[in-house]
Order: sequence, then C-alpha cells, then structure tokens
Amino acid sequence: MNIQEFAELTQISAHTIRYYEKIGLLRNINRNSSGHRAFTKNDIVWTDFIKRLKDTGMSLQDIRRYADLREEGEHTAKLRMQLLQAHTKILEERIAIETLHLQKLKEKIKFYDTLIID
Amino acid sequence: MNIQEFAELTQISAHTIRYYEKIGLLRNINRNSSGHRAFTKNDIVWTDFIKRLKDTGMSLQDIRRYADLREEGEHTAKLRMQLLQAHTKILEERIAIETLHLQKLKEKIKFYDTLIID
DNA sequence: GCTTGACTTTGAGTATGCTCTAAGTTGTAG
DNA sequence: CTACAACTTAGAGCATACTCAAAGTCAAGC
Repeated sequence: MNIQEFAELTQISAHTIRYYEKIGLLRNINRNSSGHRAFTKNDIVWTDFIKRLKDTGMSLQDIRRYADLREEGEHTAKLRMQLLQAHTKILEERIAIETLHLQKLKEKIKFYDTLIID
Repeated sequence: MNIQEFAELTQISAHTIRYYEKIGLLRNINRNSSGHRAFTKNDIVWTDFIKRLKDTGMSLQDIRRYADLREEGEHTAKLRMQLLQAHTKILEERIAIETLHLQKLKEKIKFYDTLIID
C-alpha cells in the first residue's frame, strides 16, 4: 500500500511516517518501481507497536534503540524483553501516580462543591 | 523565603520558577526591599497544584487559564470546578488507555518468554 | 569601601516531536 | 503528449517547556 493508505490505517500523517523512517524507527520499507514507499501488513504491526511505546511515554530515541536491537536479530530478543520489562515498570509507576493525582483532584472538586451553593 | 529555598521545597529550578512567573502561572509574588522574590506557604500550595495539573498532562497554557480565573476571584469558582471535572475525565481516560497498553506490553513480554529458553 | 554571592531582567538557545515548503519525479487519464 | 495528482528529497520552521547567558543590582562580611 502507498503512504496515504498507510497513513489512514495507522492514523499517523504521511509527513510523520517519513520522519519516523528518517530517524530510524521504520526500516527496510519496500519501494515500488517508481521509488514510492510500498508498506506491508508487517509495517502496520510494527508501527502500532511504536505507537504503543510512544503513547506510554517512551521517547522516539528510546524506541529507536529498540528498533536497532530488533534490526540486529534474534540474539537481542532477551535484551529487548528486558527493556520492555523496565518500561512496564515505569508505566506501572506512572499509572499509580496518576491514580493518586486523580484522587487528589476529585478531593479538590468535592471541596469546591462545599463552597458553591447554587 | 527566597527563590533558592522555594526551588528546593518545590523541586522546581529557580530558572523554571521565574519562567512560570513570566508566563503567568505564578502571580503576585511578594518582593523584599531589594526586589528579590519572597515566597510564602501559599505559593508552595499553589505551585504544588500547578505541578499536579502539569503531571497529569495539562499544558502550561491551560494551567495559565485556570490561574487567570483564580485571579478573577470567587465568582469563577464554579467554572474552575467544571474545568477540573473535565480534566479528571481526561485523566481517567488516559489511565484506562495506559492500563490497556500495560496489559498488551505484558502479553508481549510473555510471548518473548516463550521464545527465549536459556 | 570593596569583594562576594545571590539575586534581578531581557532575550537567546536547546530538545523533542513534529509539520511544512520547495523543487523535482513519476504514472495515469483525457 | 500534456496536465495533474501523488509521490520523492533535503532542509527550514514551529510549539512546548524549559534552560542558560549577559549584564546589572544589592546586602553582608572583611
């Protein structure tokens, strides 16, 4: 599929997709005879994973490091798993903090509620 | 207290504190006879609240709008409460999404685990 | 009274993650 | 065969949130 279809499916702009390729997040994207990018289903799977890492607060630089390891092959699988484990730990901590923040905000709202009578 | 003590207590650099004042997050900071900022306990309470909003993903611009309303006085209390309610909703949604991401990452780790035997 | 150190201001510089522009190429439709 | 839309690249520009630099002020200690 071409870049527009891929952009549609992944919900990432064509600009950003090219940018992701430029900084090494996307690799080995096929090209057709006219030099246009030809994306595959595998590219979608990988891109969705990039989105997941990004949405959970991983920097593009760190995602790129993961992509580097992926490129190096099977022998880096254990290391990649460890990186993912470290990341889930950070994520768990963030969810815990956000849950606390949420509770505090709700307390503040409750306090506002006692002040406002109308 | 001076800016260094305040920076220590709030865990925000003096640079950033001045920046926050410049963009209107901090207001009416007292000054001593030499023109140096003299922070109060109230400033700490408000700054901690700024941190909470920021840590839950609110932009400095939106925090500034909240600060504007706060400055306008009591009659904006209801509106501020509504802004906070809207923000808690966004936060709840984000926590839900992150929890899903966490689950998916753990599934991927489990999958790595079946691949790696050593 | 002069040095020292912490403060002050204005404005410039930086990192991240896009986002867009300019100039050019290619493939299909009329 | 030419117009046109969609692609290509390199590189500039932008928003956010800092972060720092330069030049100056001020109070306390020697």
